[in-house]
Amino acid sequence: MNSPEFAEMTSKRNKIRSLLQTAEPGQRVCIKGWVRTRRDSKTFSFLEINDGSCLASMQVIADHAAPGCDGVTELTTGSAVAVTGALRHSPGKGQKWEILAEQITVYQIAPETYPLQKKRHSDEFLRRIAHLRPRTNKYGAAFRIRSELSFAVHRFFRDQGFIYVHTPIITGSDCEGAGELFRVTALRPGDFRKFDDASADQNDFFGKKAALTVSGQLEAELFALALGDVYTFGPTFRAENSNTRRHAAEFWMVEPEMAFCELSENMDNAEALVKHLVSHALENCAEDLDLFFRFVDKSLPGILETIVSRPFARISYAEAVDLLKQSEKRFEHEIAFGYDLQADHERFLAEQYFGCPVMVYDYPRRIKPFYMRVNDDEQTVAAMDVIVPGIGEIIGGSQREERLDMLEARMAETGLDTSEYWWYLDSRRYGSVPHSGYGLGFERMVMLVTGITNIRDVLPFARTPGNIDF
RNA sequence: UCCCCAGUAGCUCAGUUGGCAGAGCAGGUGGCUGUUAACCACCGCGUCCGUGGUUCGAGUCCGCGCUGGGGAGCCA
Repeated sequence: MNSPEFAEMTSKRNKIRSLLQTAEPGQRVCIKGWVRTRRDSKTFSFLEINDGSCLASMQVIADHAAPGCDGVTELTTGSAVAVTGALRHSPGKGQKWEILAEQITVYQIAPETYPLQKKRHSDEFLRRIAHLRPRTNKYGAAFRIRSELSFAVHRFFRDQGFIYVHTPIITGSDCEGAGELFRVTALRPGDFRKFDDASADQNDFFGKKAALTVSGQLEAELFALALGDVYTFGPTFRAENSNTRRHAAEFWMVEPEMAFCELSENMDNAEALVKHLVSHALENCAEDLDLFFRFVDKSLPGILETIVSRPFARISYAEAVDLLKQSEKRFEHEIAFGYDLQADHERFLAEQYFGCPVMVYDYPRRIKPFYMRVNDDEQTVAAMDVIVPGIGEIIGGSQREERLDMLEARMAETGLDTSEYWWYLDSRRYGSVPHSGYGLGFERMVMLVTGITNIRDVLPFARTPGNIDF
């Protein structure tokens, strides 16, 4: 499309991804990226240039005699270059296309201290150089997939007429049972000597306690009761001292909230979302996913295929308890009605008993938060969790308690001050309707799709207890 | 926060019942080749995580600490 002159003049770069998709031989192109490896022959060198647009690198042939290729043999892994030349079919095995270099421009040579080598590194090592790991095949692929999945989240909801709501990051709702909060304050350390605890809050920026959000749910509910179907998709913060491979202090959560929606439709939507995200990745990230199929988890193709093609198992909490009691498997924690399902219970259901995602619903009211709708049996609430093999809980949701008197009773039961939630309770005073929603842990979703087993490896720069570098 | 495991070269790891510290890869030099985790030859590479102790002698055994990993809890 661009004339050679135009490409030269503007130095416009061609992305390797689009060259590989639409290339025509003979075309003069310009790529800009980072040297992955150099292999020398007697009279010329092979370069592999990666620009991050896709997993594949572009092979470059640099003739040592060509005036524009001076100093090719100085190029090291990690160096940044621009290469202009003719695109042609590669006579070698392993790649369809290559560029016969006419001009190689060096942005910077990477010295030999560059930590990434032409070999496999451990995930633990790469976490310590998280600023460089997106330059590896695996992490480049993971973060391209993460990007595609976020796009797919928006497309899923937009196609169904949901409205995207930006709920606040800083909130004043003190507690809601979703974990420890990160406090937000504008006071300086010295100021705390001037005030006692209560007056410190009054003299702080907002005049009361503030914290980073642990969930946009309550605010999303208010918008659902105005706009119908809404969702949030943003960062979420938990100050829990959790040290596991599936918890982070800062993570992204997708939280749809649907008016005129009961628990079974809520579960339908959750199942459809998970299926849509997996399908989207299979259709749009084939090359990147193949890396994970081959090098990360060989059983991944089967797992993803099962998720897309088979209905999720659905089982009530009471049924799940009976089933676990009857199983011959010995569990680390005992199972009894009234106690929450533990990690090994959930894994047994998803991985061994059903072999597919499981939705467990109608949990005992005593172990669930105040906003979940009390069922007619008075003992359970209309809650649901989606449990997937390998990860455990990926979604938690419920039908919300829309009856004012019951909601107030539940708040009293769980020790909450109703006056703090006057705005939330107003939604049950003025045109309250049945409604439902859930929260999807976005990183856990990326883990599911890629087979990556540690949440720190699907976050660009993970925040976990004691770790805030980068 | 609790339980378990690990920490040795730039990276991945071996190191026997306690006896002078090893390999592969990466890096350097030379050679060869339309190569592709290139190949062949040669070369260098150490606070054995820190600290205290046991011992004639500690990478190895013991205490404490730090860092990393796995599991549990909390949850998404």
